[in-house]
Amino acid sequence: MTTSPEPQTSAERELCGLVNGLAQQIAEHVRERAVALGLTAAQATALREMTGPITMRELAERMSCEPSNATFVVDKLEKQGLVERCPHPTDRRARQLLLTAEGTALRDRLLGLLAQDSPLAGLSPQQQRTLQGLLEQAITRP
Amino acid sequence: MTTSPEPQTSAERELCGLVNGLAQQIAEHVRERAVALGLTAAQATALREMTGPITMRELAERMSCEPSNATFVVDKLEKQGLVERCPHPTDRRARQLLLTAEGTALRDRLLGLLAQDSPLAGLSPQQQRTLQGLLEQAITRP
DNA sequence: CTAGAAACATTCAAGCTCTAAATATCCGAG
DNA sequence: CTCGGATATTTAGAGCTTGAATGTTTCTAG
Repeated sequence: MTTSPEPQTSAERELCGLVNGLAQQIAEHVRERAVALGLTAAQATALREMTGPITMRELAERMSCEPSNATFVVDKLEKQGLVERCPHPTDRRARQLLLTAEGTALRDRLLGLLAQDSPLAGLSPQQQRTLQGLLEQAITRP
Repeated sequence: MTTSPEPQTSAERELCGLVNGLAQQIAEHVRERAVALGLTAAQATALREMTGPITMRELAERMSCEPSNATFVVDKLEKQGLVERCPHPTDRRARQLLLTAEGTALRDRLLGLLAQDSPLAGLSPQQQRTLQGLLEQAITRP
């Protein structure tokens, strides 16, 4: 028998709703700044995660999506001349993604925008640490 | 000048990632139980929120989506004979959604499944309360 | 060395979600 | 009462995401 005698408290359901709400708020924060740069939210997320040479699979993992979706998004970025798909130096199956000069410049502008008005600004640094601990514990459940 | 002298700490970015990760875990929890009943995740969410007679707009709000999306999802539920779109008793613009007998039965089964193995089971009731407070504060930012 | 399993990337079909616009109805000011 | 703004729903179009199937390359057991 676990700690909870009753099957599902409505409090837990409400909590799920709050997590979803905050996640949507974070997504909205990205979207607003993306459109200001002529990007979609997905494109901006990809750009944000491209800290250096990276493969499609790595990008998909950082974006928390399927590789096929990364293909779709990188297609768009490539058409805009922001990213280049180069052959991987050691693995001929893989591609190495590189930012163009424009891509690097746009990414810098994006990071600047994303840094403004964080969706978590309502929490103190101490509260943010507490939240981080709770989320990590919830995600790695037995 | 706000409380945060530096623009965007990487800790804040990581925290956003954790919120997203938990939200995805919650969504996955719903999806697994939905497919076990022959539903999609969106259909299951709609069914879950139909606690009684409800309008399209109310349903959309509870699902945290646009009304046009609720139309799409309810179309599917209606075709499966789970929901009926009835005229609203007092507002002829609106529809009143009602569960059929099958819809009610399936909803009961769904709630039973959703109650098992909550994605938040890794947190104690005390921690859940703490998390709830933090999330509420983060969502209602000035 | 070689055959089979595994990994990387892409394509395609299907489903979800959003925006913008159209339609129907309600409600309040005059 | 009537006009005009607001609200409820739907439709059409587009973008995003996923899962299955495919081609290529790498790895590994024998």
